[in-house]
Amino acid sequence: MNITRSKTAPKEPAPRQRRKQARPQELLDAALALFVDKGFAATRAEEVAQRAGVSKGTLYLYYPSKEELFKAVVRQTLGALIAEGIELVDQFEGSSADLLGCLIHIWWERFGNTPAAGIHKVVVAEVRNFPELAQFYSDEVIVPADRMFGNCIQRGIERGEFRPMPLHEAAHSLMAPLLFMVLCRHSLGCCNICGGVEVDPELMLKTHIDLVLRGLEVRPSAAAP
Amino acid sequence: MNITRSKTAPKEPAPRQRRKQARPQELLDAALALFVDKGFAATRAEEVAQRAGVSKGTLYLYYPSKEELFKAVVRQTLGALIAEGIELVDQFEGSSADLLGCLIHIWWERFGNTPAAGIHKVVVAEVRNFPELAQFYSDEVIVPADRMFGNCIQRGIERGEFRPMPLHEAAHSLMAPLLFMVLCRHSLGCCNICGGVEVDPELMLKTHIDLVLRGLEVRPSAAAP
Amino acid sequence: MNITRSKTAPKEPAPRQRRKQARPQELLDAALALFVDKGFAATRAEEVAQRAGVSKGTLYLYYPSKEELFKAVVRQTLGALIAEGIELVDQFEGSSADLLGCLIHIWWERFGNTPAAGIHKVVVAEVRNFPELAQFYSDEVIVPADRMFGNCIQRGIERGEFRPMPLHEAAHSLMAPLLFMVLCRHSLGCCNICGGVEVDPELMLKTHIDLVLRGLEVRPSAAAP
Amino acid sequence: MNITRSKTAPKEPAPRQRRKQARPQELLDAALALFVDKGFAATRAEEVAQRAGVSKGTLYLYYPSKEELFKAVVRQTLGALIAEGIELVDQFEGSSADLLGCLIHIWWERFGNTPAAGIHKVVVAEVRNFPELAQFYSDEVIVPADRMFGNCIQRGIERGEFRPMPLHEAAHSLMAPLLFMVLCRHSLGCCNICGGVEVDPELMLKTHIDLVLRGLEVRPSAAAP
DNA sequence: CATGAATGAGACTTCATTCAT
DNA sequence: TATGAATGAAGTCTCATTCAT
Repeated sequence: MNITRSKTAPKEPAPRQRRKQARPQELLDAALALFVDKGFAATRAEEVAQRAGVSKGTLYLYYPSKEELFKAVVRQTLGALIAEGIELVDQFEGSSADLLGCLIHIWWERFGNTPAAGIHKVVVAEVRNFPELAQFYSDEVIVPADRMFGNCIQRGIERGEFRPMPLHEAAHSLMAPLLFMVLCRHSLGCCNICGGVEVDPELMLKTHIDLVLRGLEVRPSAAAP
Repeated sequence: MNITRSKTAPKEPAPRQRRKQARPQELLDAALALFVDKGFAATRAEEVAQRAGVSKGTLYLYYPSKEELFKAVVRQTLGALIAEGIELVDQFEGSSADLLGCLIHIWWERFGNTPAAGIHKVVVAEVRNFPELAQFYSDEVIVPADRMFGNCIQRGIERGEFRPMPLHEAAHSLMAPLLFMVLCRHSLGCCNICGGVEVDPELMLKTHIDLVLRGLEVRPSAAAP
Repeated sequence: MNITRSKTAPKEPAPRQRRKQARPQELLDAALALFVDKGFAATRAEEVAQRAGVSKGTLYLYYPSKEELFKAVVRQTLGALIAEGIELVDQFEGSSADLLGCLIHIWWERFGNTPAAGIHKVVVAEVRNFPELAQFYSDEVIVPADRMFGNCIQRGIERGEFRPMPLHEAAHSLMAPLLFMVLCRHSLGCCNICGGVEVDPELMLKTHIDLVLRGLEVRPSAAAP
Repeated sequence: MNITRSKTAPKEPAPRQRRKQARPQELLDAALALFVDKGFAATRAEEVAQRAGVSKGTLYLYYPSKEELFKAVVRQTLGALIAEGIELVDQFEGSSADLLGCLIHIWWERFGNTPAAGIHKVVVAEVRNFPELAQFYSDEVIVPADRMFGNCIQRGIERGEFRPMPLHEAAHSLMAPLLFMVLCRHSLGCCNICGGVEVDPELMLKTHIDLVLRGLEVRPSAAAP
């Protein structure tokens, strides 16, 4: 009897506990929305707190500064995605073309087509005024993402699926148009500019993948008569 | 006679006079550089004044607020360019394809390849926080530019050079890639991302024009046997 | 029997019990150390709790405010010492000179040469910003200590050992140099200032007592022929 | 007539100008009073501004931070005094004993007996929480003052007026009691403690100088019968 | 016209204290 | 009892804008 009796059952956390566990996520969500909406500098810490339903002080209980809050948002949205991608590249069994297609579709579904993509706009726009964030973003996002796509292409080359080419450059040819599109989609100004013509992202994605894969693949070249 | 006139020569203004006349331009130049570098919100009025070599008060003598200063910069860089373009469209005598190519080259030389292009980045990034500027930019830049390119295409259609198509959409297909490129070039983050692969803008421009013109032109359409 | 009693043993308190009883002392120790180190205002309540190994809330369970905590520290260090001194004065059987020497040695060993002495520095430095603490310190420390030394001197006078003199003034002549020294020892700045010359406190104490006792004693006055 | 007419007489500054010139001093005066009264940390920037009759922003126009304001106060009160003292030592023509007496009297009249002396209390009390100020005070006050008094003693030794002794230690024996007294006088707590007995500073000063000079002088040693 | 001193609203961040669990 | 999450007042510092000279 004694044995089974655990003094204070820790299974179902009390409401307060549950609240506490949810806080970081709630704050990150609020921060993401506001950063994307107004930019980094123009987002007030108190606003983030209010949107998350807590007081100013509580925000600082979880994140020691606005910069750290931003970093946390980046880590959660971009960092996690990249980590997942890297694992996918390492473990993937199929063809490299499939791997690339898979990567990009994940990217699109989990980032590109998500409010989180607005983060990129913020970085592009404000990073000059916050050198520490610039360094962070480079270290945490740009370099790893570059490496991830580079690895994917390298895999294709090593397996004889892709023809040899510089990894870094190929990776950027791959991502730049996608980032452009995302930048455009998350900028109000650009939305106005692009007006009614609004590229269909899904179609654009498909086309781009096709295009890139064709560029990468080892061609039988000229074929037979 | 000439001699006595020298006192208040209206032709060659005295140094002081020349200085005074140059003020607005000096202020606009300083403002453009700083807005592009740091963004709208992060640019301090005093900094603009210093860079132009005047005192803070003097800046407000010429422009009643930071927003008005920004508008003036936009008007001078984008507005003037568009006005010129409109006149060109109205007066052009050659083929519509030539007109379009001419327009875009002017755009590139006088704006796209100029620090002024950074203005677009600023607008994209911050316009949400300054609704009045958003409206202004739309009225003063987006709509007229849209109309200008639309008119150019319409001219081609009316003259039977281009095949019929929706003007608005065609205009955006024309400009969006160029704006993307410019956005990229003026964003430090994007420069990092694009790394060594750096698109050659001149080549991109040429290719794009070819592409668009081919899309616009009235094709004999495979046709007969 | 013994075994079953272990549950709520009243004699030897269970670890938990012992812990609870020790709490106030642990908190006071932590508070003393931090108050001396950083001053009253700059010491954070949470830090005190952490140093005592409890949570912030627990601190407030024992002391309703930071001021009350400070008072408790003062009472325990200075108040207890003075109470002891008063009892000593009341019960002492030997000569008044011995009593005075005894008092000062106790003061030195139990307070002056102890981190607790830093409290005095804190009071001197910050008491102006906390009038309630000023009143408290005066009531609880200054006045009783003054009375204690005064009583000691009065005893000497009444017994014919010391010559008549104003009690209050004598008491202060007695203590001021000691407090000066202690103030100096517990101030980092002063330590720098006094540099290599560092008074030897024990020697200083001895000398001072000699000096004061000589000043107090009834002298045969120039001697007779 | 024309000759005497200087277009904008720059002799008597306009009220605004006069105001501007006086500002730094007014701010330093206000800051000195408040720092001495409440300590460094407890003094609010806005309070200093108010006492000087200006707004919060104006204070920051003259001093970029509270720490810099404090440094400026120290420089003006202590730094200036030390600079003067050094010059006095260099130029003095009389005996070294006179020089020493002169130095100390200046010190007393211009610092010790002035509200400025409270600065020392503040440093002693709070310097631990502001390491940068600690370094500054050491560099700007303690070391130079030490050197100044050391030079004075060295001068006496070189001229055969004082007997040889370690300069640093002698300097501190000289100053420590004076600083103690000043510390005491500027601490409310200490004033309470010292109660009615209040050392007469002038007398104390005189006695101390006599004492030190006696200690320094070359003695004919016991003399002859 | 030109200056630059002055203002004050507002942003980030800290911390003593409370209170639901 | 004990915890530690939550609060909000308060403090430092910035900067667009005004205005006396």
